[in-house]
Amino acid sequence: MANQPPLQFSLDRSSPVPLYYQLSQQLEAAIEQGGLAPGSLLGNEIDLAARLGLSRPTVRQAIQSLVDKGLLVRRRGVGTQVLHSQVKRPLELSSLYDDLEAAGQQPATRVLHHGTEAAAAGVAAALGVPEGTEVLRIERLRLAHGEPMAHLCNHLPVGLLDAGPARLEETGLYRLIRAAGITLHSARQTIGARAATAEEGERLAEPEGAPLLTMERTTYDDTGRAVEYGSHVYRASRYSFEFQLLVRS
Amino acid sequence: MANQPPLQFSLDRSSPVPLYYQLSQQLEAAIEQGGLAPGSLLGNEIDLAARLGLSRPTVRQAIQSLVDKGLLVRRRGVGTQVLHSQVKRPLELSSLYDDLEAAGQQPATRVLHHGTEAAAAGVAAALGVPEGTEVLRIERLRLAHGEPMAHLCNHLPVGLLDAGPARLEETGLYRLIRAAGITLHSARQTIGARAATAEEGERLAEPEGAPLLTMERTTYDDTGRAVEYGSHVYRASRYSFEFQLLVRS
DNA sequence: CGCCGTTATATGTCCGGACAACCTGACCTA
DNA sequence: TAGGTCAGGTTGTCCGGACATATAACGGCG
Repeated sequence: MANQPPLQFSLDRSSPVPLYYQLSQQLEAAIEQGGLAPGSLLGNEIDLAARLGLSRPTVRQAIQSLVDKGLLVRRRGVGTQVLHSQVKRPLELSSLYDDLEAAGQQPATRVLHHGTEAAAAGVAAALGVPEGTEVLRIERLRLAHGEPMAHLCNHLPVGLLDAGPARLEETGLYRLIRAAGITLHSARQTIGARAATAEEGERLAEPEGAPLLTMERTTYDDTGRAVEYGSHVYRASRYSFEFQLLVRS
Repeated sequence: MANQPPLQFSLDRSSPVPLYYQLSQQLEAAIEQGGLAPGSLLGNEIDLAARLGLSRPTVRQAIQSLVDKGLLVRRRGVGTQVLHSQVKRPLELSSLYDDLEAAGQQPATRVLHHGTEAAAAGVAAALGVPEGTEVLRIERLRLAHGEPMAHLCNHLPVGLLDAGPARLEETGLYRLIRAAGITLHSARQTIGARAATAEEGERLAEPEGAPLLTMERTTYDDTGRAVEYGSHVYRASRYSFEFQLLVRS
C-alpha cells in the first residue's frame, strides 16, 4: 500500500549511456534521497516498463543491478521491495588514502624507500614471479592530521608503474595504478594483529608491545596477473577496518 | 588459438533447475577441473548457444553469473576469457565455526552465558530496537583442538531463536539462525585490535597485554531487520581473517 | 617498411513476447 | 469458525531477433 507518486525518470535515448544504467542510477538516487521509502513496493516491472517506454528486460536489468548492490529485494509473486537500507559500501577494493580523504582526515604520505631489488621467496610467491626477479619496493608512512597512522610496504613488478616518489607523496598507490591503465579486478587479503616491535613502535609513535593491525594483500588485474603485494601495519589505537558484505545467494 | 575440444554439456530441460544455472555450474566445474585452461577463450556466445540448443540470452545469463563470481572476463570485440584463477571465495558471511570445521580444526563451543536482559544503549542501537528492550545475550568460548580461540558475545532479538545452550554447543550460531528460516542478507563489520585485559587473557590463555583481534558485526536479514549483533575477540596469535574481494566495475 | 583505413568478429544493448512458478488474499466448504 | 481451494498478480525463465560498438587482424597506400 502507500504507493508512491509515480516518480519521474528522464531517459535520454540519444545518450551513449545505456538506458538500463540511466534508470538504475535514478532509482538508486531516489532510494538514497528517500523518494522511495524503505519497505515500499516498487510496482510491477511490466507497468514500469510501459510507463517508461522501455521493454521489460531493460527494466529488469536496471532493477537487477540494484538487487546485486543490496538495495532492493525481489520476491517472486510479491514484488520488488526497497530494503530498509543500511547497506552503503559492499566492500570495495579500498585504498587507505581514499578512505582517509573521504573521512576528511587530511592524509599525507612520506616515502621512506623507493627502489628495485631481487624478490625474496615470499614476495615472489605472492606476485607469481620467479624468486630473485627484480621488483619495485616502496615503503611509505601514512599520516593523518600529521600523526602517523600506518606503515605501508608494497612490492610491484618493475615497469608497471613509472611514478616516482614525488607522485607517491601526492596520492594513493591504487590511484596511480589505475591511472597507468590497469583495471584492478580482485584481491586476496589477510587481516591479523601482533605486538609492535621496538622499531615499529618508534616509527608509528606507539610503545613497544602495543597492538598493531596487520594487513597483507595481493591485488590482481583483470588478466589474473598479480600487480601488487602489500604488507601494511596500522596503529590499532587509531584505525580499524570497517566494511559491509552481502550474502551471495 | 588452441581451441579446446568442444566440451560436453548435458542440459535437462525437464529439470526444475534453470537451464542457465545448469550451464553455469557445468562451466564452473570445467574451469575448476582444468577442462577450460586459464586464459583461453570461451568461444563466441552465438555458436555456443546454437551448439547447446539454447538462446543467446540464456547462455549470456550463465556466463554473466560466472563473470560476477570473478571466474571469467568479458572483452568486447575479443571474447570471453577464463581468468587465471586465484579467486575462490569472494567473501561470504562466514561463521567461525564453519571456517574452523572446513580447516579440520575440530571446533568446539562452551556456552558461558545464555539469557535475556535489557539492551544497553550500544546493543539497542546496533539492533535497531529501543533501549531497554529485552534481548538474548549469548556468550561462548570457541575452542579448536581443545585450545581457546575466541570469545564470542552475541545479542539477538528475543523469540528469534528457540535453541537452547545445548544446540549452541553443537554447531555455529549462523547455522541455527538459518535453520530458523531466516535468510541472511548482509552484515556490517568492524575489525580492529587491542591489548588483552587481565580477565580476557585468563579466558583465552594469553598474557595480559597480548594483542587481540576484535570484530563487531551486525547482521541483517532480507527485510533489513537486524537479527544479530556480535562482539568477538580472537587470539591474534592463533587466528587471522582471510578473504577475497572483487572490484565492482 | 611503416602507417592507416577497412573489415571481420565478438560482446553490449534493446526489443517484444510467451509460459511457468510462486505468493497472497478472497472465497467456498466442512 | 477453521480449513482448504481457487484466482489474480508478480517475478522467474526462456526465446528469437536486431542493431550498436569495441577490438583485432588484414590489406593497401605512401
